[in-house]
Amino acid sequence: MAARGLGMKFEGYDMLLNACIKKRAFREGQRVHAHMIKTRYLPHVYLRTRLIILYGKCDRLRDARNVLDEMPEKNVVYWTAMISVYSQRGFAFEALDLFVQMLRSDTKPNEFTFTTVLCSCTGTLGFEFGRQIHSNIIKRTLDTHIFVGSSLLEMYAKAGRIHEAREVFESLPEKDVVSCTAIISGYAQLGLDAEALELFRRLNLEGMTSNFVTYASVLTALSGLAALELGKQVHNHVLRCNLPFHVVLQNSLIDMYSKCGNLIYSRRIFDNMPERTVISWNAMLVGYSKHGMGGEVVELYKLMRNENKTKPDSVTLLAVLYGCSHGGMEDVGLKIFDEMMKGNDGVEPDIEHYGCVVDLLSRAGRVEEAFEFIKRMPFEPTAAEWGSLLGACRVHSNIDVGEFVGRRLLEIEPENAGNYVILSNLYACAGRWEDAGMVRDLMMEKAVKKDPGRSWIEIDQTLHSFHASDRSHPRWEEVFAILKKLSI
DNA sequence: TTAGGGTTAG
Repeated sequence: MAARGLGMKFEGYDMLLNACIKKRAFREGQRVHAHMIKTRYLPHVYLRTRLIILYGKCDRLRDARNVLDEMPEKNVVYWTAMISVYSQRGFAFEALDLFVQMLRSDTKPNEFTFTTVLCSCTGTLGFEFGRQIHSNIIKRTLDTHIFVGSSLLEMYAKAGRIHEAREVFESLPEKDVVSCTAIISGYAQLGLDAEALELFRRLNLEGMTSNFVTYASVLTALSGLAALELGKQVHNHVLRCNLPFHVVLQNSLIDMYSKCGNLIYSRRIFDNMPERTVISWNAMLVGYSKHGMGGEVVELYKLMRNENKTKPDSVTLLAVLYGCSHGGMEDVGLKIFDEMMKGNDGVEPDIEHYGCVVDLLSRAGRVEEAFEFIKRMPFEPTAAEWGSLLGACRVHSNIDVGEFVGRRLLEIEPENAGNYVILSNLYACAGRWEDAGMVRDLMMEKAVKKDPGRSWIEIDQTLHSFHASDRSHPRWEEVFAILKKLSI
């Protein structure tokens, strides 16, 4: 469309650039650009924008920026295209910085610019900046624009300000599938699963249309509640809708079944997928790991490596190491970590991987080795690593290491009641009653309280929540009988 | 010509 009436050369360049954008073909795109320069062709504004988009899609941010910088006069479309490139590639600071430069150049942002720039308003500073942008948006009466509004509510939700997100959502005069999904997902991502489902129910009654993204978000909320029956209903509904294959939705189903404890269903979905992403593999590996199925984890990881179609990432290795640790396969886990250190997996170990190794050694009762490993780590150990070791010291009654680790933990996180309890129990185990009492006194002094652990169960599509020794629920006897049957 | 929602871990 844009090519009409602008000459053959324009049409040719337009066609070539669009093909390069589609295929993310950097080299070919660069050759098209070079041809324009060699033949002294002055590209139309449209083609310059396409060049920015092309370089952005090919991850060549410097080249994209050069196209922008070389323009003698920049209009709002150029600026927005470049801000969008930064934003989509995760360069939030650069996106906001360019937005400021745009304002300084007296170019007025439009609804496209606001929609784009709000995606980069993350983190404390980004959020503060986003709030100022919100004021500006209100002044320009763009806050009820469906695209701008969706980006605004997402910014608030990502900052944990769900009430403000909801206000923006409710104030939208018209809601579409994206804005509805954004608010449902906002609740789900903050762990407000019941609220997410309630809103989904309400919006459905009001005639909302759902698509595969909506169902993926709803499944996230159901996973958080471990609501298997409702999850099955959503799955059946999705099947009845005959939606085309979407890897994201299938990944959500794998995760939902795994979090609800049904690994057989998860694996069935995984096996039947015509294509998988690294997240599909990770969801399945995490499922096995969390259920202590070390053998399945290692077997699936081998399959992934043998297939050689999907590269493992940091989460893959975390899941594998975690699975080995919880599945009693410490030697295999240590070997895999060793391969990581040699660079054979293409993933550089970070502190969380080191933490898994501490956990591997701790759970295997190799307390002294775990202690030495922590001391040699190239990272400053956090409460997570010390915490794994303290638990192991308690289980394996290692008072010497445990005392050091426990004291260290009380310094790092004095508000964590669990550490006081474990240290006190450790002293008690060793017959050091005075020290055990002292730790309990310290707990009282600091007003630290241990919350009772909670568990929940789904009966007839209703979730019932309990804490230890809780008999206040009207149906507790029924639940108790079920738990007894399940040996929980 | 530039725009919004999604899946794994923590």
